[in-house]
Amino acid sequence: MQNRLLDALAEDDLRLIGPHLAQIDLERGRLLYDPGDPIDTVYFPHDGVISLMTLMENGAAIESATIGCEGALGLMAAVAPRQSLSRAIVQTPTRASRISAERLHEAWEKSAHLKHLVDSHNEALFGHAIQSVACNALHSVEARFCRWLLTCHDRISTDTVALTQEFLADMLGVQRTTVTAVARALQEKGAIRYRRGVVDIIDRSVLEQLACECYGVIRDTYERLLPEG
Amino acid sequence: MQNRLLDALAEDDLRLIGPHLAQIDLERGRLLYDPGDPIDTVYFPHDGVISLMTLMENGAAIESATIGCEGALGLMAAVAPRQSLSRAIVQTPTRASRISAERLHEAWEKSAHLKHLVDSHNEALFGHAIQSVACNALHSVEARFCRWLLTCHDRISTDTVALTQEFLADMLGVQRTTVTAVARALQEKGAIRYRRGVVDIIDRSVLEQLACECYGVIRDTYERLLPEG
DNA sequence: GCCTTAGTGTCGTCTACTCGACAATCTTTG
DNA sequence: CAAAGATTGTCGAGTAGACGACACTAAGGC
Repeated sequence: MQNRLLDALAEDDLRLIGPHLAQIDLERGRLLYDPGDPIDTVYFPHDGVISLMTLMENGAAIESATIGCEGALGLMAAVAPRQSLSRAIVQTPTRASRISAERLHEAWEKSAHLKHLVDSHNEALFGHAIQSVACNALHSVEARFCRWLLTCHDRISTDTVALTQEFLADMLGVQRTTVTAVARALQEKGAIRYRRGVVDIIDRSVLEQLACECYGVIRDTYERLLPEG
Repeated sequence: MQNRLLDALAEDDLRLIGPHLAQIDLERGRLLYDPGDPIDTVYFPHDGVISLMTLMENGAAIESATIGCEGALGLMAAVAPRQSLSRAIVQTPTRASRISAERLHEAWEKSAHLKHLVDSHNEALFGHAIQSVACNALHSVEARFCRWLLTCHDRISTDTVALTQEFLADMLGVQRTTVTAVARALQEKGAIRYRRGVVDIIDRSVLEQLACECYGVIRDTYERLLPEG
């Protein structure tokens, strides 16, 4: 698996940023940014999921978007120095390329192609967000749970996701007991298997049936806006 | 009232786009864009509110963000040709300046200041969206109702908003009967007065107390990212 | 004046989810 | 091995909001 933005770069562009890219392994749970943090590093995940979470005053943290191999974390900072708007946390163990925001900005100034990529990505991410706005207002926890699993599955190379129900409850902004009930229902339907802290995806097609349309809408937005589906 | 983005332009920039700006009055309910429409015109509201609505397969349309004098509709198209991701509909009678996306793009290419403005605005709009994601998952209809009214009130020059409960129910993604109940509660608390198709804002401070934190968070994001609070 | 229609009020049923509490089970550590 | 901690299962009461049905009322057209 590779990062689709990096893959789309022409040779010229790669020469610009390649030397400044470093491979890194990010462990699950690692905190990359909190709201207000200056974005000094941009991450291009190859395999794994990074969650953008909105923090509330009462300490609640709910996921507002995800970043995987289709995108990058902190890409807005390629254009100009930026502070993070949300918490960015590593959801599953992630291999990524990282680059300093400054170096990326320098390359961005020189490459029209890179500018276009950054722009398309930001647009797709915005599309992701507004679909989630609607989804969270209208759809059941089960549908959103399935959407979340599918989105995650698309961005990792295994059928196994390590996460606790407690954590997933935070992601979805619901009670843990609700997650427990939904997880059991999905297990009975043969979609997943739940072990302590681990979800195994058994049958994607069941998940796709139970997920809301938002899964497809968001995926299609990325396909349309980003190169080489 | 003036559009804050246009106000922030230096003389040089105004010379670039000024000749191509046209004043326009947009009547309530007017449909400006649907998903997939090419964005050929950019609107800078002076007084009034434009809603971005996400459409669902079943016909539901829920608001994902609002545009007023602090921003512009279709501004992503200043960078490169774009299709609308959502429906854009005129919420309250709106005076606006409009410009063709092409002309704006030409100016954008020449003005670093304009580029920066576009960029900041898109960032703030993204912040608006991700806060709404969280809000819709976590907060009560009453709190969201109040947030909506306050956001709207900030963007118009009167204390009167013309809208039906039916329409507001769509905005918030809830049943009309729920809106009726909440509206009555707010009226009893002295925050608003509800006449047939019209909301009068009586006491902002009550609304502010009942609204969720998201109102302030979103407003502050715009203040921080856009010039001259 | 009347009729039509859009907008609102109200009521009852139903469901999904909240919220708190506690037991059961697995995992790690000393 | 025992103890401590983390994770999950379960139960029950409570509530916000969905949903459908219908009556009522203001406003505009004729």
